[in-house]
Amino acid sequence: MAKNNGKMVEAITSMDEDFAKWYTDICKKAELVEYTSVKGCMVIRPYGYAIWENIQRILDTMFKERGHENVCMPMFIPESLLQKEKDHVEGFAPEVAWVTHGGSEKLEDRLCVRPTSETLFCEHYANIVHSYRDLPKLYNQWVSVVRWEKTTRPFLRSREFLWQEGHTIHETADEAIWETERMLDCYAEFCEKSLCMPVVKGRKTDSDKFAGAEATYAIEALMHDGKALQAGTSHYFGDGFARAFGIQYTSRENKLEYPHQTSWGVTTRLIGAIIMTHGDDNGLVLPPAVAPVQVVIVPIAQKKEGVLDKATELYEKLKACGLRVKLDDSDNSPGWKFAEYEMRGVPVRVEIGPKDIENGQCVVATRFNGEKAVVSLENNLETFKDTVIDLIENVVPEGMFNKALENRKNKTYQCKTMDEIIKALEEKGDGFIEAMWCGEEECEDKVKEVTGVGSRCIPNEQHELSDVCVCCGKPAKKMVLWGKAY
RNA sequence: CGGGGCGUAGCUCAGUUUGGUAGAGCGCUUGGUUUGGGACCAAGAUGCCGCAGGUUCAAGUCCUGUCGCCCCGACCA
Repeated sequence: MAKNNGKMVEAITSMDEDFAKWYTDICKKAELVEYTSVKGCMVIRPYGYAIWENIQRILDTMFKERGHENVCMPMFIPESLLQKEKDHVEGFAPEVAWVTHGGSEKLEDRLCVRPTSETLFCEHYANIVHSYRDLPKLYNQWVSVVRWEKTTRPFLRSREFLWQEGHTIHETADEAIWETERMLDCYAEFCEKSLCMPVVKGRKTDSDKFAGAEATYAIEALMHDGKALQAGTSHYFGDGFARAFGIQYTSRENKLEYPHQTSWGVTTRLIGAIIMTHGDDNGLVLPPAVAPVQVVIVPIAQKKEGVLDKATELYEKLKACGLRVKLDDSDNSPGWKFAEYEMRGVPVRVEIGPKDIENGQCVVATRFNGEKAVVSLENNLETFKDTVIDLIENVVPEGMFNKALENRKNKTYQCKTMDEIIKALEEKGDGFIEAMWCGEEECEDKVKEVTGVGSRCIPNEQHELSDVCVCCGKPAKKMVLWGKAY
């Protein structure tokens, strides 16, 4: 007996009903993660990890094109080392995990499990940087870090998470600032091209910058529910860390100088961003560039003669082009397979059955918009191959990006007064607010207190909405992007 | 760290009010019939009822404690 009157997926909570539950449903049902007995520590399952591996591969290539080298630092930081930079330790101390014993021996200097590795890189740079000839160093590492969060959610906020952290050190401030901006651009390009996720590049306000940084830049994305998510950060440190850790080099003018540093990172949170940017009530929708399976082939009536042979032919054709293809010849019904791969976000599905074979065609369905098209199998499968490649490389990425951009546009509101902010949020729901700001922390706090939205960043791309601060009415310095954040 | 919810089969949950043989649906295994949107029949397997004490002839159920998870806030990638 059919139990689901036309409803394709019975198991997922709908987005409108409960977005948070929809999110965790997808994480579990698409087999991205599983919880463990340690709060905030997730098993990233093969399908979820494969997404991360694709993110890693693409980003790592981009880093290497820009001259970065990978290294690996220890996971432990002695307390004495962590203490060296005042702002840094104050920022991170509340959320570090401590190792206090080695076996049964109590440690003299307890060790923190790295929440981030600035201190380790600084200690190392102090050892290896002596001359301007040693600069720059463009280092990166792919590791996990630990932050003892109170509230945890898969991918968005876990106690241990995977990330990359780039740490660079340069002769001049200009060079370091250039590096900071270049890496922010690198992240934005990756998010927009590979993840099909539009982002706003901007600078964090002073109250929101990284502990120990002179300036923090970020890319901000808007999720489907109208909440903002910081998708990546890039920090300029000036010579503050160098001074705290005693890193000095002899310059071209034979003078002792402090070098200038940067750090930048993205995390497995990006997987959360993908889910909440593109997902729908049928499940995950994956950008082709990072989808573990880009095309799934579903044979219909597969026991009938010739069906599996033809399906295998299609599989081999696509495989030979370097696509990540899966042929599902399991005993599950076609309907089950359709729903399953939609849940898992596979960008393109190919259906092939006896009727198709008779007509020399197949059906190609596109996940993000649900469209189905009949495609010819004539011409030695060339037309078919070209159609699928065009979908994976062009049609789907562009379509997904535009859909996400459209959603962001519909949820971005320009406001001149606090009342307008409150009204916009009430009438249209959560989203980005663009509003002018005088630069005072007092006003920033008040906007958050009164309207509920905090400053996300000061966008690089500015437009003048008004010449006075949305809060105090004094002359405005910058347009700020505000929002409720994850 | 505040507020709320929940711990019983792999999953979703019933059973707790009023103590008395451990349950359902889904999933899983085997065999068969099916296959264009989560198929059907038959036969199976699966439980420290979160954990520790206590009350009782008897505890999934009552009492005390404890641990964990989820959601909403404050903080963070």
